[in-house]
Amino acid sequence: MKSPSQSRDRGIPEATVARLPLYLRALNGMAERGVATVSSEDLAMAAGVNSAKLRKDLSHLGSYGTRGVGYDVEYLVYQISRELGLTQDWAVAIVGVGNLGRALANYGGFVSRGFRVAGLLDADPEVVGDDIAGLNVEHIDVLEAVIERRGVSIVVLATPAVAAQEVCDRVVAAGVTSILNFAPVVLSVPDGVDVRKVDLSIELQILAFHEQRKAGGPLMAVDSQ
Amino acid sequence: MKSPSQSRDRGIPEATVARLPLYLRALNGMAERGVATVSSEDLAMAAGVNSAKLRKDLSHLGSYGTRGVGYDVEYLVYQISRELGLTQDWAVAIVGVGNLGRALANYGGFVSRGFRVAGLLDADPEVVGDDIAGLNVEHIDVLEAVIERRGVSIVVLATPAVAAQEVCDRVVAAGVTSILNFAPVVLSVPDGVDVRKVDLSIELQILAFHEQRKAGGPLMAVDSQ
DNA sequence: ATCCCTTTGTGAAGCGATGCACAAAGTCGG
DNA sequence: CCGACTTTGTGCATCGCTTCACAAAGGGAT
Repeated sequence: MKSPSQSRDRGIPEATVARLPLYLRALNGMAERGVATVSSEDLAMAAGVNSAKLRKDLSHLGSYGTRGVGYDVEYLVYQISRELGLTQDWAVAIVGVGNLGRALANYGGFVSRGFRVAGLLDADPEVVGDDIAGLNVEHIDVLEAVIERRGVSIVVLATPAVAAQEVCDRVVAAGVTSILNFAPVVLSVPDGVDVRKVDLSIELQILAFHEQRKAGGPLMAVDSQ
Repeated sequence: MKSPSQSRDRGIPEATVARLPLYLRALNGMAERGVATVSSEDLAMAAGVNSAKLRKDLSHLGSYGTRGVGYDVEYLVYQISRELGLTQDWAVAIVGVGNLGRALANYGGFVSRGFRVAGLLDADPEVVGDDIAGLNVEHIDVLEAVIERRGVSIVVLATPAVAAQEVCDRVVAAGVTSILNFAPVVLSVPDGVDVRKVDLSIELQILAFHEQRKAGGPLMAVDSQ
């Protein structure tokens, strides 16, 4: 069944979605520098991808370019923002205010993209009550209340590994369906809940693998392409 | 051309490499709990992947399982560790000691996996001299000396976006070929240098995209599978 | 020693993403 | 108004990863 008036295909490939933020970042930089129009070639360069891929990605959103000219920077920023849902304001709660939680609370990249830190929670009475990034750290006991009253729809888990699943369960029970997990555990969640995970040590391990290869693997195959 | 004695294929798929740390984490947990043997089914469950995928991944390393029984946990931990290069000790330097750099320096997941933080560097005279995680923060001026004298082979960039490319260039000139970049910029590096990037706000944006879809896209297609 | 049961390792099909290459569509100068 | 030039949008071939499904391999019971 095709959508009649809304001809834009609603099924955007996951790989494309993952790159849209990249394009958005590059476009924002250009907008700040006063660039009005950009070609797929230049934008691809700035985002670190191949220009054919960029064009195909953008074509999934619609036909927003002008042949012979390129893309209007401001317009494209708006279209990508809208597609990603960044034109609305998202309330985010961060659970676990250790070193990482603190860093995240202070991270400017969130606020500048429509994400508002609406709550900081921790179980440790030692940190509850502290002021971080202009917010008061609350006790994990009020987790559900914070989520409901402040309309939190995305939760960031920065707790120790052992606490993550329990907090996750409570958060899901409170109706949250989007979770960003920094704890090094595999969370089990019901269908319909999205979990994205970031594991800092995994990235290092992948680097170590390639570094070992370069440094003198059995066949000494230095990255040559 | 097949390798004659070394039957193990040296070209491990990138997707497989990215999952090996996941298996390793699950296996370490099992080893701690005293589990001696594990089936592909159970390990896959613990790592959050499909069992066929797990078996294919492991088959790229060699034939380390026993049919009818499963995999020996200790032995598999060793094999994966060796493949990832974690049996050796890696010296890591962290450049940029803001909130994030601090969190990384204190992150236990590094040390426990063969990564040793061998240097903390920053340009801000205010933080130079501070002691963080048992290390003294040094001035960025001595970057090259630190890298050379302490055998640093992996550098973590946690600087502001504007400083990242310059630091990157210096680090590459000093001979480093593996970089983990937290700054929200596309780094340009010569061939043979590996860069992996982690952008915290990108993950949130991807979540926002899916959340928007769930909450009431044009066709109201709630994730139903 | 043989049979049955479990679980691995892998051939092959399926699926989605990538990249090439070009026709279509638009701009701009004359 | 036309023709040359630029750049988009996309059909198509290709590639790599995923998943299925099953033969081969081993363990344990009798």
